[in-house]
Amino acid sequence: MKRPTLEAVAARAGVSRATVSRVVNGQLTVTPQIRDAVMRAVDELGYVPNSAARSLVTQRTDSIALVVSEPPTRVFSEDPMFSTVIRSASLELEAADKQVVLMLAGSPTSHARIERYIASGHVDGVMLISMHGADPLPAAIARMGVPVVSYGRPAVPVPLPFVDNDNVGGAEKAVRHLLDRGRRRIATIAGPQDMIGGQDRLAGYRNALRESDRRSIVAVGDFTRESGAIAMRHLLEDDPQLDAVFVGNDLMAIGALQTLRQSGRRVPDDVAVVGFDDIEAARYTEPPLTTIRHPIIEQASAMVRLLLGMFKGGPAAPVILPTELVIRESA
Amino acid sequence: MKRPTLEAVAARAGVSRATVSRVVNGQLTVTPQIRDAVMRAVDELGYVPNSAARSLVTQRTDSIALVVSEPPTRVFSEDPMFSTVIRSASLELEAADKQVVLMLAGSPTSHARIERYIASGHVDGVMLISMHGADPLPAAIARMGVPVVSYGRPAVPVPLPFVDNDNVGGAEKAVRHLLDRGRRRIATIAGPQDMIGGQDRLAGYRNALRESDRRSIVAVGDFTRESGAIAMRHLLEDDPQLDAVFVGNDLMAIGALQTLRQSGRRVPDDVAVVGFDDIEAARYTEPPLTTIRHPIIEQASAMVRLLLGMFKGGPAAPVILPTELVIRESA
DNA sequence: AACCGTTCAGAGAGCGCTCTCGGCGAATCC
DNA sequence: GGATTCGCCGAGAGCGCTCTCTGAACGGTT
Repeated sequence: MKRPTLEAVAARAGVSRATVSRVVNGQLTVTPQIRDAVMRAVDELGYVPNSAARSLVTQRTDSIALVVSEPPTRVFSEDPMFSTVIRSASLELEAADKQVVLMLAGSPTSHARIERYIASGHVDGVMLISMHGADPLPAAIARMGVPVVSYGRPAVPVPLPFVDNDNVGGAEKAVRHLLDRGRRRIATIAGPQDMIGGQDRLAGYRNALRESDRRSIVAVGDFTRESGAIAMRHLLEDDPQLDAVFVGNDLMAIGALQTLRQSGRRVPDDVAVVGFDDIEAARYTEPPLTTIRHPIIEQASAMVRLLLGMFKGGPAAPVILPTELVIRESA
Repeated sequence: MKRPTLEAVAARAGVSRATVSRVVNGQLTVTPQIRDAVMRAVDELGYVPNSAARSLVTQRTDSIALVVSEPPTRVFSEDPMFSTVIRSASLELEAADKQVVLMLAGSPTSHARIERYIASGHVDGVMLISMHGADPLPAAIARMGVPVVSYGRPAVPVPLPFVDNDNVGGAEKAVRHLLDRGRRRIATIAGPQDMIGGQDRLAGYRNALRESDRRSIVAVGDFTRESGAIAMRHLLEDDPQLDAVFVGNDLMAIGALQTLRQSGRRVPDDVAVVGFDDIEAARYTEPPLTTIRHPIIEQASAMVRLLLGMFKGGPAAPVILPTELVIRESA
């Protein structure tokens, strides 16, 4: 009851191994008559090519590693973005007949494991999802001569093609919206400064404020709901008069709304709130959250296309996708 | 600049291929002195075994497929459970030095793709996550002689080892809690009846009510927040006097809370609400949601252990994990 | 001194496939 | 009609590894 091999199919169809191989791989240099005979033998035996043997000679595996580096805070897995990215990248790769190998780079030991895995030729290319700043993985993998792309701009300046959304521009858009609405004291709850998203969105906030001569009021969270609630409390202590806050992501914005409610502030009447990400929950907050939407799905598929393009020797230029202001009731 | 092979390492260390293989695979029948020489050569050349060549002869790949069948409604990817299961299964497998290959069985074409992939020997075993009822995949894969386990009891009675939580018992627990609190008209919003979780939780609701001679009031949703809101509206129309509702999952419960608020009902004073799953958002609803917690992480790691056990010829008996009532303010 | 058991390294086959190369028959050309 | 080209199939090498089998070397026994 072993799995049939090429040899077995060849014997049954009365041809050589090479011919069967040609048919299975869709080459056109085979007489239709023989082709049919081979196909019939394949069906009858239920033949499926052995992938190890195939990739031993072709040096290809048709699978791609999706390496997810978790940030120090363990919230990433609760972040809906996580599954959205994985899902849309999978769909896109599936369409290109590539398989996805998911690797979690959480524990300290996993780095070596992942490097070994990639070095051993399991995959043809790597997609990195690493929000983390000082992550040594990108550089390490890039060094091995395997094509790599990154989801999100790498924090350390490593020569790595990436696809990112316009974090700076999005934050500017958010703050300008608050200015347009006549807000005067605009604070921000920034994300962790060892993540690129945290840095860039804070930079965007500063840019927009600088143009308008307002002073900046900054608290820092870690992208979790809870940290948003705490940061909001600090902001209110620092400046009870503030009338707007731009929050580095929606999760923290939800926490901030909670604090504002507890402190008796009305949103948006007393304090306007703008988030970032447009996660699904943003539609269901009280009041619904005005936020910056960035195209997660498009970003994931752009990343896939970038990597697939590199296989064909295409250019490896970074891609930056635009953001969009979604106005709801909180600002 | 090719990757070094066993041959190259053997040449450098001045030994045979076989000896290098022995050292690399940690056999103890090698003189320490030679062993050291080989290890040095391995380091100097940066040798990493070629996985295709290795698994061609060993017939093992040390990777496991995690096949996620999406239900017809596209919400699964937004369900936080999704990432939690993937994450904890990955961690557990990683500890056993196995790799995770993620496969999404969404599109209609993907079935054949997945079957081919598994048939071609890419993986040593398969973990199925399929909430979907009439899914033909479990049976198909089981037929190929590859060890398979299922996350959640398969809806069709297929002889497949699985790990599930006690959906029936959990639902009973929820309803009994409502009865204990003196509620008289207890409705339910059931999940889709082509998913096993939807069926079993409804069965539990019925069991508990039957014991107490209350009549059942049933609406059906599809596990999305929106469907919960709509179902709640129907329930209120059917029986404006109802004073409690057991909802098949937290996402729908959140929708139900929304409807209740809009209709002027106070929770829990007028209507008590109990959910199921204890997702993170359940702690942040208004009021915080009483719900049934089931150990997702434990369930995932139990599934991994079950599969790994099967490799060693262990038993393949189903595992059912207990649930727990988490009392917050909504009931 | 001859024999034997033991330990450990090397030789070589073979896992299942792809791909180049050569050969053979048929078609084409002068 | 003979030389040349072309299309199509088979033979066989080889991808990088594991693993069995063989054989050399060594120490201990009679």
